[in-house]
Amino acid sequence: MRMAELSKTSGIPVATIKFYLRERLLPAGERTGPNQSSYGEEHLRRLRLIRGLLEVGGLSVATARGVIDAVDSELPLAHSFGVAQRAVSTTIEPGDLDPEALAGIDRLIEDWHVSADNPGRLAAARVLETFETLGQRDERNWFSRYAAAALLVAEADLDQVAARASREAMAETVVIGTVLGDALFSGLRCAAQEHVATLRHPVVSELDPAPTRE
Amino acid sequence: MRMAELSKTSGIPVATIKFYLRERLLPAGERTGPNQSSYGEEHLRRLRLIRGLLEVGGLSVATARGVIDAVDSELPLAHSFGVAQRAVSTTIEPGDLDPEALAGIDRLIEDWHVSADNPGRLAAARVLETFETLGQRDERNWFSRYAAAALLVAEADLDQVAARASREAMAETVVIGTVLGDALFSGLRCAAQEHVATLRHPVVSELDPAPTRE
DNA sequence: GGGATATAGACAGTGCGACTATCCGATACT
DNA sequence: AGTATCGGATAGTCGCACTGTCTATATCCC
Repeated sequence: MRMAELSKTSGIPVATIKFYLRERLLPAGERTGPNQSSYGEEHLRRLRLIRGLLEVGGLSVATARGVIDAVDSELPLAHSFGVAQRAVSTTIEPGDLDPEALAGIDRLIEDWHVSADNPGRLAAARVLETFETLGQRDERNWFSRYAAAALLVAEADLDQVAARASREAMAETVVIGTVLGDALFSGLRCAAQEHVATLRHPVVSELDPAPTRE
Repeated sequence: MRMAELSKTSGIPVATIKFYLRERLLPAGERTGPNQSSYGEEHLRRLRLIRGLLEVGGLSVATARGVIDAVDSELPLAHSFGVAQRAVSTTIEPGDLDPEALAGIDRLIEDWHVSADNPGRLAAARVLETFETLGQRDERNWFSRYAAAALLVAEADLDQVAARASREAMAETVVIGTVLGDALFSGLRCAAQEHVATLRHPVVSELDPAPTRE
């Protein structure tokens, strides 16, 4: 497959594909001459992965490169998990974090096995800190109910990964699952909010009629 | 309070505060002269909210303005919910979405009361579409387990909102909860993944020792 | 075999979003 | 009186994700 065809079948402009090549998101094609290359099915797959990470997962190009490298590497699965987790959470220095908030999160997950530098633990502490700064209080175990739901989701994630055959397939699922899982949960939570709100306050749908499905 | 003090106590540079004033994220201070104003506690609160939305929630300035307007408005709570939900999910045209994927999500949440233009429903369909494009399969009900967890979280969210006294307080909690809730869940999910992975493969922590808490 | 089209690679340019810096004339403290 | 600070307008910076242009070959199709 030549560049023009790769561009047409993927729907991505040639200039953008060249940019991805430059940024090492996409491996170079097989050389067929001094200034000619041919691309295969794996480049198409890779392009789809790149677009998924960038558009649906909202990753930056630099982060996506790290994630893709983790899929390609021979390192143990735990490494891919770490990279993927760092990709979806903003890096936080434990230094500029209220120790009180960190302790609050640790109390919440005290019977979990989580290392001190887990990016999610720090991100959660950051949220707790912000939440309290904004004068909000934890009503009816809001935080611990989130933790319980997160546990369910994590079990599902590990099951999903375990179902894959090879280490490479697992690493790919780790990355895709971690990055897309965030977006999936966010969407489903939003739908569930409307559902629960409608159940609790049925009158709302009459005052503010919304188009229904089908 | 004058500008310099507002800047110092909030830790935000004067130029940035002026920028937020220009962008109508922050209301103007009380005029004390033709070119002098004084700011109060509510400006400090508002600045904290702005930083929370931008830094922790990852919103853009334009989106944050919409969210803040929703808090300030007199419109019913459902409106605030809608704005907050649209703020955390990327806008998707139902047109450029695989109808198959949309049908898949609808099957997943068929007993939920969700309107057709719910942004989360569309976002979830987008994820399903991408997921399948990347050659992944739904193993052991990955999707429906996410939906179940989302329902738990949504119930917690509505309880959290219901605990507030006034409509204004509720609207504020809706916005803060929706925006920060996404970040919170993302972090807790990440921590839970490490916990579950450690439980299932205890050997990993010996091969790749990680610092433990405390 | 020769002209139109395509290609790899280098490099400059674009558009946008979130600030950041500079100025100005008008107060406000001391 | 003199220095510092203010609100407001305008312009500039920086990073990021592309996008366009250029050159020297290479391939396709008469």
